[in-house]
Amino acid sequence: MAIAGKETPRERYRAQLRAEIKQHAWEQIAAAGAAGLSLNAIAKQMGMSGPALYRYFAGRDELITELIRDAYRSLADTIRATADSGADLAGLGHALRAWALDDPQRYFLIYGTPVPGYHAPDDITMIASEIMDALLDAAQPGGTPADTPGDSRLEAHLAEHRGWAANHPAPPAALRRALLFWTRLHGILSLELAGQFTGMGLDPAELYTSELRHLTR
Amino acid sequence: MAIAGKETPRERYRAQLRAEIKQHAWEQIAAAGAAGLSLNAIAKQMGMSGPALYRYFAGRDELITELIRDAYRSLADTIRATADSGADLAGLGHALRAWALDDPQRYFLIYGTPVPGYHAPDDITMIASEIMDALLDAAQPGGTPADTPGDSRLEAHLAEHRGWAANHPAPPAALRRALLFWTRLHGILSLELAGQFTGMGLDPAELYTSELRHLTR
DNA sequence: CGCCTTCGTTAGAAGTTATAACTCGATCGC
DNA sequence: GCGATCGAGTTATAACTTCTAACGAAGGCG
Repeated sequence: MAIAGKETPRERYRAQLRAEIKQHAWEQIAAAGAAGLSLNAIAKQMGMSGPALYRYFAGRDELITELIRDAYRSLADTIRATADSGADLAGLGHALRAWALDDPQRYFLIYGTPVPGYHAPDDITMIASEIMDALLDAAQPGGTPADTPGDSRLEAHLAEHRGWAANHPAPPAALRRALLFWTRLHGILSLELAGQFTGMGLDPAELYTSELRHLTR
Repeated sequence: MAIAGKETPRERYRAQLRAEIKQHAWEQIAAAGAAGLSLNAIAKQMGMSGPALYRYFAGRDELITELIRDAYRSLADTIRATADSGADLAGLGHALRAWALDDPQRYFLIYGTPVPGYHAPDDITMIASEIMDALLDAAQPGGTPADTPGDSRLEAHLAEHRGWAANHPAPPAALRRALLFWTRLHGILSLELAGQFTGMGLDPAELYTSELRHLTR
């Protein structure tokens, strides 16, 4: 992005085709999930035949990893942009839900069922901690002190096990808030996106905002 | 189960072989996830070749559906047995976590990333509501009334949208407790099983029991 | 004892990922 | 401008997968 225009036409074409491949991949994933993604089908859709895609991605796994990276990047940018626009933790919560509902399978690419063997590359875990940082920033103000014995016990644990927030000056109360923000909202969101609430007759948004109110009270 | 012994030896053999197939399937799923399950590989492991398995399952989808059914059945039995042994909501929470840690992929078969097209058969949703019933039973006693305006608003919503608990006499406060039990614990559990906490240096069990204390306070 | 159901086999179609070898066109250096 | 080189896309092929079809062989049942 910094020094543009220095790219050869070949690199332009290559980048453009890579993007086009990923575009088709996202459509397939939205339709049939990540397990139903087929390189062959993408190639057919693009009018070229099979192995041509291997010029652009080493294989199916690399394509999926790239999509996971993009998903993380998109979430991190969304969270960061929302935070920079002055939103509080509640604002982040609503932004998270909107982002998830916008493309459920993209959410599941990040937080869904993992493949036992798979380990994300380091740069992806960097983005993940970037997200956590933004959460910790937003969890700072209005730091509600522990209001139950259970809360303070958790805060004590977090005060001693804060490796994940080592570079962040947030106090234990903020650590606890950020963590609960993550786990509680993910709990509702993942069940909602998986359709576990359908047929129950309740409104997930009501549950979600209730938890959000509780967290930012 | 009721009138046993009336089965022909063929039916016995058939049931035994079906069970053996499922056993190998579980091992494969534990090793490579549901996406990595291969009928062919199972057949090879059992010393028979390929299409023989189609005598016992109509196809890969039916086998997976059967495994999902068994997973639900196992969870429902575990929850019900724990509840019948006099455990309270906290006891159910610990039983749930133990059950999930015992076989993470089995947990993900129920609560993991859904395949967009898939709809569970009715008998499976019956088991799901059986689980919810046990939760509602346990959420009954010690029904903490709403202690924040947000809580009471959620309870008001649940009082009017209680289709999922239509056959259960639990008051709105119990509905809320059971629901939060489900979503909050699932949030932590699914992130833990997915390995999202690894490298963070915190103990998921601490977080889990903290939420559990909070729910049963 | 004979029939008949059911099991397990091999053969094959249609799909997938992925590699190898090759052609052709564009780009780059001279 | 011209030749050499690099890279895109092709087809062919191997090794998988699910799943159907047709066949042989073994068992249980009347």
